[in-house]
Amino acid sequence: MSKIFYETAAIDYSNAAPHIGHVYEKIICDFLARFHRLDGYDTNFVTGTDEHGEKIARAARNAGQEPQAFVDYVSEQLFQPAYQRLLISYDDYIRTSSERHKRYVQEILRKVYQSGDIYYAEYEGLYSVGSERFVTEKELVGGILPGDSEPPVLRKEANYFFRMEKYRPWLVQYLRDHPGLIQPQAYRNEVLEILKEPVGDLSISRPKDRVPWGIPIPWDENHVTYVWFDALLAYASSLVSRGLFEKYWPHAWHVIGKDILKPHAIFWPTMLKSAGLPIYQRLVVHGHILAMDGRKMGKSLGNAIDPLALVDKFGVDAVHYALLRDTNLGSDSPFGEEVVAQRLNSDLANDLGNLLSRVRTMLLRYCGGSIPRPSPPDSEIARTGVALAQKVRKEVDALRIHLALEEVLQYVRSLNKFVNDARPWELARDEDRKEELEDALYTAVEGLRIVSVLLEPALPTKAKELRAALGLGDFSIAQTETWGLSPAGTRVPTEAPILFPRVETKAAEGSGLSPQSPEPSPVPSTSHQPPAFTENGQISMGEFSRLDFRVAEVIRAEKHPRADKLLVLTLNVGDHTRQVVAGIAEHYSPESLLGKKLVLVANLKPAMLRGIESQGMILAGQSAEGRIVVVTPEQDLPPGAKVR
RNA sequence: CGCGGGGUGGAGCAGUCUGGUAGCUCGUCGGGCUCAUAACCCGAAGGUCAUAGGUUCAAAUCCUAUCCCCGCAACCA
Repeated sequence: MSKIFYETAAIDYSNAAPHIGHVYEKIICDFLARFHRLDGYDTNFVTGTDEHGEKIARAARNAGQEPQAFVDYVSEQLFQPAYQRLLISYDDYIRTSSERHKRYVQEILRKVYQSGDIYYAEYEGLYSVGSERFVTEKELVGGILPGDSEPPVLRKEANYFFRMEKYRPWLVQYLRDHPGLIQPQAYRNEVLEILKEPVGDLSISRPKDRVPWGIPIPWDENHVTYVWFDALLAYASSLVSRGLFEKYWPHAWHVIGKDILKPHAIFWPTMLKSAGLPIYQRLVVHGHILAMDGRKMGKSLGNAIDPLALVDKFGVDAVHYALLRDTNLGSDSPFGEEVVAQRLNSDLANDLGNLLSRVRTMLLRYCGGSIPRPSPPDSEIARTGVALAQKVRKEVDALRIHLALEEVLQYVRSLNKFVNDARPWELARDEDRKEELEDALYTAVEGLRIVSVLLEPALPTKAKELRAALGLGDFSIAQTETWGLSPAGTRVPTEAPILFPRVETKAAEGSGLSPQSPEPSPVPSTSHQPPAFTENGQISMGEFSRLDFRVAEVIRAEKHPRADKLLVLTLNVGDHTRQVVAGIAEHYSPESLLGKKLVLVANLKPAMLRGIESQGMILAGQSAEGRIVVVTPEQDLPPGAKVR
């Protein structure tokens, strides 16, 4: 059996700074990479940034920069420093705007072109000028794309297409023959479901005059490569450019978020097939990180957490551990500061760190500061210890990382119990029981050695520190399967810092809605925020004054004909009337609003909501019970009066 | 009938594929220990496993229907 492991994390779309979702995935990959390295696999782990495409070109324009300068900044100043800080142990960082990548993409394009799987065709479709993309009939509401102010126009565009549909039957069969290809199973089922319908051919180019930022199609100067075709190939180009393709590619695992399942499960295998390359071994699909209330996390929702601030506060090991222990790989999982603090205190400080402290103290006090000769390997605790690696391997292979860690922690708890039951402090008082004492302490040391190795993939710095505090060096996972490898006579350092200091948790009072700790913790890392994204949460008076709030009287209110939650309000704003669509139908009957004075955001860009234009927004708040309550003036104000 | 995920003691979750005494962590209460980071160990309270039917000797687990929640899409202006 060849012990080779190649793993990729999704390459990140570099139009903004990394968030907890990016970090989560890299930490999963880092765990798997470290685990395999420790288990004797020749391992290569790759990630990088996806730097082409319309959105990036637009983000660059908004930041007033050239695309290349912009992606250089994002990749070199934001992503890579963040991942280095987080100790993500990648072996290569591949950027899609690099020469080595471009060369490979063009090579594959030629290959696929020559095999006849790429054709040129004119495409006619509805194009939204506002959103700068083609839209489908289905997306339109009342003949217009929601969010746009004008209807889309009919537009012709010539593109290159990849014959993806041709490979659909093959792919279905391949998935049937390789049931473990996509994991967890739920995602495999989803893909098979999608493949029951035609998937069509994949447009793989964009005209250069519309999207100039991309890899040129080698035989046609006027087109650039579509981002997905470009990006997916990074998984291979990283290896090819380093001359490692033959060695590692047959063992490839891709780790991705569920949001990009389709490109990886459908586009990518068909592309590989057409190019005559083997398909990856495994596609590992993880869920998303949610806010503590189970809702989606997002900058706009104001509940996003900054991964680097977490590292500043709790340390890199606690962040890795908590993110791995408290999430279930395939499904979405809530996560937040409380989770890290909780895990740090209970698992790492109380159970593991404290065990180390008590064992160290006893070694120094009762055993003259060195590790005694090995204890018998046939005790219950020894047998469980050497069997642990196999259990952990099994869970890791099934991608149940949280259970793998729990398995080890169970053992840590049993070690604490073992120490309690053996009572070395009592044995130490009786000279005749010295052997018993030494056996007990050696057993605890061996237990800690085993645990430290098995937790090392999740504790990139502390696992080594733990062993160092006992005078021990490094061990492989295989070496945890033999009892007695802690060398007798090893000197135990007399001084060692507390491995995991406990942190104060903001009182467990009531719900998790406790306010932020008053001292905003230094967070030196916030300097990683680029000037282009200045978002300290505050706006200037000038920005505020751009908002136009007005008192508006409801002169007509009716239900939206095609929506349950929406009311269509006609408002008197003094010199004119406005039509506003408001999502309050579940809380207000149309009649109850008649004659009410509300506060209107008067200069909001109009939007189409379910086919009716909304020319503004009314202010409302949410009660503790979740009721939406509109804001009204405390005393009468004339319609049209400015509010500020 | 848009697609998908989920409803298990106060909280968060495992168990569901491969039916067989309902488990873990945190929290609460009581006890033990003193080697230890007010930590560790033991014990207790607390669950009609969303609901209703069905299959079975046996259902949290399989089948059917229903309700509720969440994500995507959206009726977020």
